[in-house]
Amino acid sequence: MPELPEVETIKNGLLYLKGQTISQITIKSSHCLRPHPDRFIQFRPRQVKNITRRGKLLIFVLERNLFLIFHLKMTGKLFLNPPSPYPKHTHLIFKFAQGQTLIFQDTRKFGFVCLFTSQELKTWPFWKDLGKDPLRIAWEDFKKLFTSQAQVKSLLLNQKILAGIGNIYADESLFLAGIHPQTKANQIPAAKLKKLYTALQKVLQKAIQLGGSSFRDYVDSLGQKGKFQEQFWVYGRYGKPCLQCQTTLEKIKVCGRTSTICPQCQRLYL
DNA sequence: CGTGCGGCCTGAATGC
DNA sequence: TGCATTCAGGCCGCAC
Repeated sequence: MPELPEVETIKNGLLYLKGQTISQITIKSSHCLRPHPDRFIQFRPRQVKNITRRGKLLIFVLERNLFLIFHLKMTGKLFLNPPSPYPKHTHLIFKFAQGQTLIFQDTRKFGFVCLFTSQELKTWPFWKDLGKDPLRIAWEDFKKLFTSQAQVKSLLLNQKILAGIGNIYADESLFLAGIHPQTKANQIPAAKLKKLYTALQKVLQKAIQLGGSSFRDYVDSLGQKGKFQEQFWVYGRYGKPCLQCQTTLEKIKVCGRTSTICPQCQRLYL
């Protein structure tokens, strides 16, 4: 469930590991390791030069041309200095020379961890094809993305088009823009599209300010819950009244995912 | 090529 | 109470 704001929050919480040295990696289970577990077994100490985010990816830039990359998918978590015993489904333990411990834990095992050189990174399809960051894209470039007949929600969730948006922020931004998720992308009037652009930025910025959304079980690297779930207009609120017009919010399936919409506030363009 | 859908995985919630 | 089923959704791979 960690989307852009959650990964950004995790990154910010880990930033002080910058400059520290990963001295040892302990593997509890190797299914999540890319390109191969050997890479992790043979790991030798390296300093962390920087910690960044791209879409939903969390990236540790290590010295001597190595990138440690996490994708948390649904239930992946990073915990800094967790109390012992470590939680069930802890897969990796990173020991730092300065005494810190970072663990990677993932109940559903969807997440993965990579050790890539810059050359490998460049050819990794997921990296190579990753779309623009919705917080850094200009309006002129944003509107050019909406030229297909795809349902607007599937377009927002497509990481090759925009990187970092998941179900929560797609539903929230579409509600704020007054657009039905099944609207065809190329049928959205320009003014509405501008509204979507603004809504996305607003929603993501606000969520980052509030430390992300803890709707199910998201917590940051220090085990802190986010607060943005208290600001949800629609996500997970089906059956409850719309906060703008009191109409009962509906749950529908769009591109295989649950979407919560206000049938009154969100207009469908076909 | 673009789109839609099943599979991956576990645990919580729901149904009977 | 207890067992079975459904659901959560990011991304890949396959079918159409």
